[in-house]
Amino acid sequence: MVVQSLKERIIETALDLFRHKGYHGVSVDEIVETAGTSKGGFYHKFKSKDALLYEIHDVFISKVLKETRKAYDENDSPIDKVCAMLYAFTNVFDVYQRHITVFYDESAYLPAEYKNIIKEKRTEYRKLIEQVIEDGKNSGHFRPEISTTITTMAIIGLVNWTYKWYRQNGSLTMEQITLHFNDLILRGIMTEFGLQEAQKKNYVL
Amino acid sequence: MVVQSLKERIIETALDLFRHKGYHGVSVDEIVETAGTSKGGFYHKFKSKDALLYEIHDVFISKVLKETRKAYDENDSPIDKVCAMLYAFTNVFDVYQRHITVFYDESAYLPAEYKNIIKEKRTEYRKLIEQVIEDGKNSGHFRPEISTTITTMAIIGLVNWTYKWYRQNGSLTMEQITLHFNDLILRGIMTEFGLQEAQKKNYVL
DNA sequence: CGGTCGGTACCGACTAGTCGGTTTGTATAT
DNA sequence: ATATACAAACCGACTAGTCGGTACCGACCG
Repeated sequence: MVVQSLKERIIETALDLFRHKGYHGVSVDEIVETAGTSKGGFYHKFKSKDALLYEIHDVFISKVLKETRKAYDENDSPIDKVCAMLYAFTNVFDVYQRHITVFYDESAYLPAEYKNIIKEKRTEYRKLIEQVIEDGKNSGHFRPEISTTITTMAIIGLVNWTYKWYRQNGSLTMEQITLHFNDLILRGIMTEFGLQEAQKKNYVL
Repeated sequence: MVVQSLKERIIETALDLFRHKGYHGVSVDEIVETAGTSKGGFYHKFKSKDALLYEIHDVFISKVLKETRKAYDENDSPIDKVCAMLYAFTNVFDVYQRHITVFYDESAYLPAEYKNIIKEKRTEYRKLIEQVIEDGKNSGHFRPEISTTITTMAIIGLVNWTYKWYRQNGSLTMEQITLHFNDLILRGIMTEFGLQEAQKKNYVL
């Protein structure tokens, strides 16, 4: 049995509620009632409702960033890096799906002060992807004629969009999905030389 | 000079406001004030604030659906179809970027009655993409081992995500972006046979 | 032609209710 | 005694929606 602090209980409750009804579709009263606490308890733990929203954002992006950076650092070949980074994301995703939904759908409602912090982390994440594309072009694994910017956004979009349709008890596992994503992206950007390495390593279907 | 009805003016105003502040970040009072009308005027044209949100959703998805269906019907080879469908979307996108932002970020707030109508159209759109993937597998243009479902969602995600980062006055044109998307997707899913046709038609970079 | 009738388009003060946040109170632990 | 951790009642601000009214326009009539 997991010992759950009030703060964790509030966040868990809020995640479930936000995901289905949206941030503004859920009142603080509803959160505290569902979480089995009170207004006092809530405001004892959080400065405001916005602060709770921020916390949800931050815990997610920080985790993604950490895992992605690790995937980048711990691999040498750009091909290994790309695959590891994709796996890093989808692994986090499996646990944080509720967070990401709130993260992408409700970020317009974050007050500027919070938004800036989140924005920096998102930028850092994007730069990691851009870096690996550049690495791959330099090493001859990826085709030099592709645009780093567009390709980066394509990858991010492809992966992130999963939150709109993936269901944990659906018929597709995250493993299968990631395998396909790897295949699609690698084939889309690799040179002939890169493809040979990817095939050797079974990164493509 | 375009003659603009009150209804159009309200929608235009709401789009700008919603996009930056989110649906719940904007009150009806703010909409009517910005649009230069009144509460009465607003409720004369719209049954409710939700009805306005629905209208924005519907005008966008209906247009996308129409153009995509046309692209599917007017082309024969699956490769032509895929490219035409991508272009159809990105073309609509250029004009409807504000709509799509509201469409994807605020759909949780649509009342069920409206949501169902929208959902059906989205499903129809998805099925068109799935169909063209199946067509391509049958004709030998696309690799049979790829999952139709995952590939479809990958394409939709990749394309839709553009609304998060594309800026009309940015340095990348929609034309360039679409070209890259075509290249990435086609290379990702085509057989050797398909690749030859795509190269002949200059669909790949 | 002027008048008036009816309907549509629009206005803006008003209301009932909801929401985020505060204040006050209380039990426990140190 | 004092701090912590929560509870419950409460408040002011704000919001979506209403409703009685007005301005205008085309149709019909005398």
